[in-house]
Amino acid sequence: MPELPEVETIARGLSRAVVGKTIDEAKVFLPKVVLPDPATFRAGVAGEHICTVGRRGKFVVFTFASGTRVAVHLRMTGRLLIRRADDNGTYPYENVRWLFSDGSLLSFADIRQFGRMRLIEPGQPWDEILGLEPLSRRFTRDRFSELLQGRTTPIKAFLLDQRRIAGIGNIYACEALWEARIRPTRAAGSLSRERRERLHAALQSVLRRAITMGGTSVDDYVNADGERGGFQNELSIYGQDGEACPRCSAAIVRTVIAQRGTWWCRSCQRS
DNA sequence: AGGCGTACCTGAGGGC
DNA sequence: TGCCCTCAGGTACGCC
Repeated sequence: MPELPEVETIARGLSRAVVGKTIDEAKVFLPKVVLPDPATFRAGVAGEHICTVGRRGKFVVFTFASGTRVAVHLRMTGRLLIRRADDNGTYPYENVRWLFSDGSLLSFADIRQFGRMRLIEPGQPWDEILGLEPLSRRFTRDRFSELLQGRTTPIKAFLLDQRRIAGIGNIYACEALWEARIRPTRAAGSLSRERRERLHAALQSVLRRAITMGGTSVDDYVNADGERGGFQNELSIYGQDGEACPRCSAAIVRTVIAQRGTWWCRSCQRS
């Protein structure tokens, strides 16, 4: 499931590989995955020159010379894969393909068909509903504390809400709460100042460490070169039910919070 | 307004 | 062995 570190890794790989290339043509094999519609999408990217590839929340964002952008959300199983000019085989679950003028390709593949590629006209706002970038300078301890203020939702659900903070998903929410020793069911606004500060630091720490390792591959995730990440070997709590807590050795449990599997330690994430 | 439940999908895995 | 059922999950959307 690509979250911030995985999307950042993909965007960096794409930046190295496709910036400076020109898109000759887009082929759309599954019409519903391109927005606003296939004809507009194909016309909007044809002939475009790629200037930058970046990330906003869990979106990969391509910016073209004209100012037009394409924002890609991979949801759970989406992949953006760089393919060499001599790679002319069919790719499983390939929904969209960009053909570059140098003969190389970019494939958007997605088993579950949830991922989307959205064409954005120059100047058109698209990310207003997304919250703060947790690794940005604006995400201060005080700003985080303000966001939590008065919220009754469980802290785990709060962390997953992209309108507040953008980019955190199930894996890093579980890991950060464990690192900060906070019970995931705790009402967000009821956290003490000390715990808010611990959680703020834990979020930044776990996201940075995961980026360094190229993201977490527990399931389908691979980067733009088709390689798995390394942070799955560093996970303390996510997916570890029945294992011993690395901090206190109590058994890790799995419960459901906000309709999501949640792994935590009842012993050292007590409040 | 905020919080909650459900639809969207397919593959994996458990039960019989 | 093989079929059927359930579950997994990020987000949009509808409802209360």
